[in-house]
Amino acid sequence: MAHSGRHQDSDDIVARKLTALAHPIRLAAIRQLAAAGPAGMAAGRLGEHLDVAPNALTFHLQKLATAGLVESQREGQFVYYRAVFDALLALTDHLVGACCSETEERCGPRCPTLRDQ
Amino acid sequence: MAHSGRHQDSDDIVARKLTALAHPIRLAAIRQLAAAGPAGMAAGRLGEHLDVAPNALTFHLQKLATAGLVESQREGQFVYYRAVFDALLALTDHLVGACCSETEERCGPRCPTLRDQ
DNA sequence: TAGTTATTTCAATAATAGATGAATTGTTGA
DNA sequence: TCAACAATTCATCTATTATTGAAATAACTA
Repeated sequence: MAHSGRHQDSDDIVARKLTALAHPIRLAAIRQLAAAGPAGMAAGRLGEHLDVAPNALTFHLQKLATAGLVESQREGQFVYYRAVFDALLALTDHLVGACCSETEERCGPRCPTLRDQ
Repeated sequence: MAHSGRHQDSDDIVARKLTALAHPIRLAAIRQLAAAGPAGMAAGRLGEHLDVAPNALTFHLQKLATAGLVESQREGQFVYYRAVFDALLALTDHLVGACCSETEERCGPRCPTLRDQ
């Protein structure tokens, strides 16, 4: 009995991604990067928009990068960061999945189960 | 310049909710409660499913409750917890909103902007 | 009321995350 | 090569979060 209702592996990974998002600065950063689209945005410019010191920004962007939510690429003097949309969408789908049981749909058009099958 | 791209207030609140979710046990708990539906589930039974000690479970459930993601109600000897679906959905909508800029829709049917307007 | 189950509280400790300032590395252009 | 800019690394300190075991509160049942 009590064969743990935990998706041990998947919950750990998802928790890590949520931890990465769960900070006001990082939330603002990902929003800004999302708005910037696939081209991304240089770290410095991002820092200006968010009013965050360069070293602090690096700290937070690394958390997002480790979680796979952003990618970076050096271009000359600048380092461009961009949002990884697939990862973001997968994450939201996972959360929405928690709203629906096997028998009940509660999240309407958001629902990945409805969409995929 | 640099009029901070941060939604100071809203990002703080969302970050708090994400922090509440960002733990393997709490993630498993909310999923289980979501599956249990509006009726909710007694703390003890939840603890068995998740294989978590009672005091630890209380600790984590309180975090979720403080964030408004679960509610509880004593019924005799038992305390029933249930997911607050509205809060969960609002949270996912907020995250999905980060996927879309003012000009680009990237999240398809998930998108709250598409849905609401 | 005594015993049992359910849940929470408390206290101590360990682990992690965040903020800050100084120093460092990489790149460009004079 | 030197000065300026972009970004990262490092070291330190503080604060928060998580884990644990023991004790306390609440409700039910015999």
